[in-house]
Amino acid sequence: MNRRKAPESKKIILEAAGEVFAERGYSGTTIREVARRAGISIGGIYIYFQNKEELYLELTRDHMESFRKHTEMLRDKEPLAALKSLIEYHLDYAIKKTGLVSMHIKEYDLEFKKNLKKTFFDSQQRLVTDILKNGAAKGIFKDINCKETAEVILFSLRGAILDYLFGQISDLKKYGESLYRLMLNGIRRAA
Amino acid sequence: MNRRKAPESKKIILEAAGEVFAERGYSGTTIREVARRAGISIGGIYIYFQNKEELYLELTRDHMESFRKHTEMLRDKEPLAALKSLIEYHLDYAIKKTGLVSMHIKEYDLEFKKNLKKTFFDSQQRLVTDILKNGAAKGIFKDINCKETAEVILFSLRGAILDYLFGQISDLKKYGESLYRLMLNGIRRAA
Amino acid sequence: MNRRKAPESKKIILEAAGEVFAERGYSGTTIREVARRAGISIGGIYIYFQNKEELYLELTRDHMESFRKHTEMLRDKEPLAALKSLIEYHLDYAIKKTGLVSMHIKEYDLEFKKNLKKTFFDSQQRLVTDILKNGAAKGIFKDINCKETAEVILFSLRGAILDYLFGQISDLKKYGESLYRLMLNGIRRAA
Amino acid sequence: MNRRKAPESKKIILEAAGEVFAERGYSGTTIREVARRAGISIGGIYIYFQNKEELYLELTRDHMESFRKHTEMLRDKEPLAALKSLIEYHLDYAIKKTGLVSMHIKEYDLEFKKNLKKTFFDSQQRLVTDILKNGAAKGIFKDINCKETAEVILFSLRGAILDYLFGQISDLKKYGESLYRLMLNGIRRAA
DNA sequence: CATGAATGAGGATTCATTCAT
DNA sequence: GATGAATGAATCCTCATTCAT
Repeated sequence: MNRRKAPESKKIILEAAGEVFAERGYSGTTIREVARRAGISIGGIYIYFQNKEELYLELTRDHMESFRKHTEMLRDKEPLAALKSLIEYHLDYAIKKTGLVSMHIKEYDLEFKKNLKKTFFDSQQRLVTDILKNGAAKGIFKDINCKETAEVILFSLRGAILDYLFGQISDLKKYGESLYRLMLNGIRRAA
Repeated sequence: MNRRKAPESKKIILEAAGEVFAERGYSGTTIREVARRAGISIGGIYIYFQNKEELYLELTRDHMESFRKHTEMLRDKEPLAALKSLIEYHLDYAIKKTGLVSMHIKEYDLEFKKNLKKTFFDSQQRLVTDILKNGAAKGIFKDINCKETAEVILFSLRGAILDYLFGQISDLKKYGESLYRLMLNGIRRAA
Repeated sequence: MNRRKAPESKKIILEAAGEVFAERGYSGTTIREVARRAGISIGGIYIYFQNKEELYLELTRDHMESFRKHTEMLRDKEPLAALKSLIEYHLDYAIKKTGLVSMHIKEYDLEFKKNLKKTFFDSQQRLVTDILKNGAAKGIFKDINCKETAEVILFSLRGAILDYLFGQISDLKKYGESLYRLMLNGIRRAA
Repeated sequence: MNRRKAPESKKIILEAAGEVFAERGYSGTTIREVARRAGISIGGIYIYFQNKEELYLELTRDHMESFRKHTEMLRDKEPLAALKSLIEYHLDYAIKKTGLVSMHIKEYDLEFKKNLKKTFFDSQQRLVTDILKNGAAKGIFKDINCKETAEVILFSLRGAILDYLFGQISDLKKYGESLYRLMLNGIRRAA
């Protein structure tokens, strides 16, 4: 019986779960493996988490909250810089936490995390919209539909990340720059 | 004992598997269910396919080949039209074959289909690059890095589809148009 | 793979389950043990029965139905003989199928078998009531409340069986006779 | 660390255990729930009771002893009144302590309580026999086999209780009276 | 070719019991 | 005395795969 303080164990389990879910996806993850990697017994997991679903949910909640906090700080920065930082933050995150991001994409349709996901997506959507509105107000951007454009930017970002996971993009950051440039300037030659 | 011609049985199984994999994903799919839906016995599946993996692989191969054939026809069309058609074809496909596409995204990292995937992605990449080069040669597009831009376009497309699956986008085709416009024109106001 | 015809396997499992449930009660019974005793694999059980509950239910259904059929034949016999036979049948059954009867008593409150149980009890109740009514009509019994008396007879029977199971009664059949006599002297009209 | 006097803690645990065992039966009862309801820690239970079995045993011992004490007082009363009171006490107890009685019936064959049970049953058996002998001596009862009749009375009682638990009897006390009447008319000497 | 009964390893979860604090 | 985190064996159930017919 390896004595530990409860909060510590919970953190350790969450970390181990993060690794395993990342590597194997939700249904591919076994509690046994999470336990093994956390250096705890199988039953020990169930002291802290009602079941596998709850474990996954808590992990997801933590990550989204942390991500949200970091990006939220960009809201009041200079629009072009904010946009660039946002793109970079998204891509950096995907690079540093590849497995985790992979997990969220693979398990996108887990019924039980629908709410969590919606809240997160909405907050990101609002943030980009506000950055664009800010830029439009300052005359930096064209007279665009900010909400619509925010969506295009976000799904392009997620597409880049997806392709990174798919192994099609080797240098994600370089492609972040391409994306940023393309967004800003378009490809059509001015008439 | 329901005698059938071998090729016919194989096709029937493949179709059933397509449905089930689409609805349930790879690991959620049971051979029993595929057999049931194909109106064949469990053992019958194993006459035509070594195992579940092989079944999945053959199905995937078929789909990608069919997709490739359809898009390949755009190569020699007028660049702007070709680009628009390509975007539309991708998005239409995601709408019509949501389950299948979802499955490919969710199971993107199944080790055993890595090769297949690479071949497919590369072919799409080459196609868009060629369309862009064609457009650049004809002076329709700016002086862009075609390969890089092709990648951005493709990952934006896949991002849109991902978001559609995520349930964030209700009208995928409308967003296809937003994307097309944004790609063409960018958001920065001309100096 | 020990080939067998399906109906045979089902019967074998049912018999094994009868033994194990009898010895261990519902929750004390493990599918593993039933499988072991039936000489089949664990998974094999689940080919024939959706789950443990269903297995128990089917077993119970079979027994009650068989019991009901046997006792039902007494309905039209001479009342005194019918009553005696009924008591004997109940007690004989408890002696021959001790474990099974024990199981039904121990697990009397399994929610999922409530309906089955009610149907069975009602049928027995009706049968005894009819025998008594028959006897009353023929002037063999006092002017008793047949329904009420039928109930007392049945719960006395079940009490005897309970005590037999409890190990308090060694010779159940002798006590059946005591019971019969006691009942009779209570209900038989004085000459 | 909530300090308590040992005997007090023991009593509290026993009471909590009584509730839980009554509600859930032996194997349905978890130490965790007993601890929760006693307002003590899981480990705390094990200070006072070696294990679950011991806890159950001690609880049972207490109940039987208390029951025995109450019924023992009837021994020297007037036989008819004593018999009536005994029937009532049994049935009242079943009504008031339904869960506990249910548990004893369901778990009748727990090996480890065999002795306890035998002692209790024997004492009840002796009591009723003595009441009957007393009545026979006083000429109130027919010339019956007291021991045998005592057994019939007790198992009829337990049968009534069983059926009450089975949900077949709604008004247990009314059936107690039916039983009493039936018994009486069987054993009472004609005036 | 075709069948589907049979296999058994493996998954999530529970819970009596222990023991470091 | 008292705590409750930790243990791990045991439970029910699933499902890809095999193979006798």
